[in-house]
Amino acid sequence: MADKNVISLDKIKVACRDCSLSALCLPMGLRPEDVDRLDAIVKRNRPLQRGDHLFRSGEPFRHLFVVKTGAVKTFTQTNDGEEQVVGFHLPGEVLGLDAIQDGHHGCSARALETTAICELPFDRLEDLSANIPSLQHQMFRLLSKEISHEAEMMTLLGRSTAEERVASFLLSLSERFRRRGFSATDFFLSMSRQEIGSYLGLALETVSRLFTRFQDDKILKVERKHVQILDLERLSAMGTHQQQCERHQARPSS
Amino acid sequence: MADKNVISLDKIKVACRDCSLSALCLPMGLRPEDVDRLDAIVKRNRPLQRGDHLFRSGEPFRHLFVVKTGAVKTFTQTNDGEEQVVGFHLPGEVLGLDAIQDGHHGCSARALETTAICELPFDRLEDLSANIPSLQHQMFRLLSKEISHEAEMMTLLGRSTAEERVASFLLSLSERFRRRGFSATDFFLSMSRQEIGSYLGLALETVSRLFTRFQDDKILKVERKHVQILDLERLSAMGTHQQQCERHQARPSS
DNA sequence: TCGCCCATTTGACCCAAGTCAAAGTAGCGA
DNA sequence: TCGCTACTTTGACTTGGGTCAAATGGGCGA
Repeated sequence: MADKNVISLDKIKVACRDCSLSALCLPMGLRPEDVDRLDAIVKRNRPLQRGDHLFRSGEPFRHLFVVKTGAVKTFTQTNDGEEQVVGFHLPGEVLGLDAIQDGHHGCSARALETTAICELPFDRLEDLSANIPSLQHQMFRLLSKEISHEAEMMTLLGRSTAEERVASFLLSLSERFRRRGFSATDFFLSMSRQEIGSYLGLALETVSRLFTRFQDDKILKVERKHVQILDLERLSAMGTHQQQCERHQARPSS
Repeated sequence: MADKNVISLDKIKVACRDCSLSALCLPMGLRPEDVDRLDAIVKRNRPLQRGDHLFRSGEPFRHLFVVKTGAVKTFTQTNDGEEQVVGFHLPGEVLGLDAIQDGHHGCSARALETTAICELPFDRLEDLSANIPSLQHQMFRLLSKEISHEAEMMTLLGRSTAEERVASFLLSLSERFRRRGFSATDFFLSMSRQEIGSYLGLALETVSRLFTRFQDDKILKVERKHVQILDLERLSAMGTHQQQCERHQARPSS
């Protein structure tokens, strides 16, 4: 246990140049010497425990945060006081981008499990960005990517059935795990049914029922937090919106 | 008619420093000499007519676009081939931000009415941005603002009733018109019920029914595209999610 | 190790909003 | 000016998924 902790802390303090995430993270596409200049402004604190806040809605914005290991959820309050989950963040993903706008965090962030974070003072990142064109470009791309995501979410939340939402959610996780070197078909959900439901605009019972149904249909094996995707192809077909139910077999042109 | 065109063209060719939108637009917060440097890269073409495409999904990304007069919708295709509206854009609002990510437009944009556009070559904007810290900052803020919007849309689409969605939509338009010097309570909708429904994740019939209901309740006066807000306060109360229906009057603590 | 608490599952019921259908109406082009 | 087309409104009916309720089961702290 203590042993494990030491290894873990070692891993946390690793510099950007030696970090396995660098291909997914801010340093992506930077020259090694520029990575080191970026690394020089990164702060690495002790890991967060499950439930710890990384920041709270309304707090002044000073840093961007990057998940190094673990997972974080971001959320706001709905007008009736309920929690609305707006994102789940895996290693290499950047948090706080929405706060640049007016200097205050517009949502809160909490660790879903033990989580290591890299912290970047935004004012110094801006300076660096003005001096390293490829970093500025990377920042723009990063922000733009987040904006692209909005259109996807609007289609998902506005037009899709519960089935499609849950399928898309699992596919998104699967793909993100894969890109991080984890299994795409066997993983643990660090968030509750409630949180998944909130994120997808569904009741937690609906999420639960769909997990059960996907399991009955031999698409998934679900055991509490542990998910195995048994039939990635059929799951993809559902995520990609299988409007025509009769279109299982290709039909002669008619 | 020809007369009007001349005036209109005059207005279109106005430089940033003389443009009434500069307080809402990219030049916001820039020093006058920097506004002129920005102005130097802006292209201003002839106006779009209703239905004209500004860009199409999949096209290579070269420019950001700013609405100068008129209105534009952005949209994608859902998997079943339907149009999904992802935004309505009024004067001073920037389009194309989602395309920075991978160099291709992820959505299409079409004029909802006669529309004048300012066009900014993105590569030159990046160069300028690296040399004008306040412009870089403004760009980050702009992108960040768009990201903040995502959380709002997720709450609206995931958790709100049809009534709340339509109320919020009208309030958003009202506020944006007000900030542009137009009436906040008397305006024309340049988009159809269909397009509003698509944007809000509702059937067009539902939008129509709610307009009728709001009119019956003396909150609105709607005549086709012409909307007058008669009771902004009650509309705001609906947009802000009036969970407790009984809570009209303050009740004794019970 | 035991017992409590909370997450999850499952069932029964209901309603907001979708779908389908049809009538009304404005605007535009010939 | 007429008539076509596209948009909008309104009504009737259906249904996906929400809500409420209760049972089940893990995990964790004492």
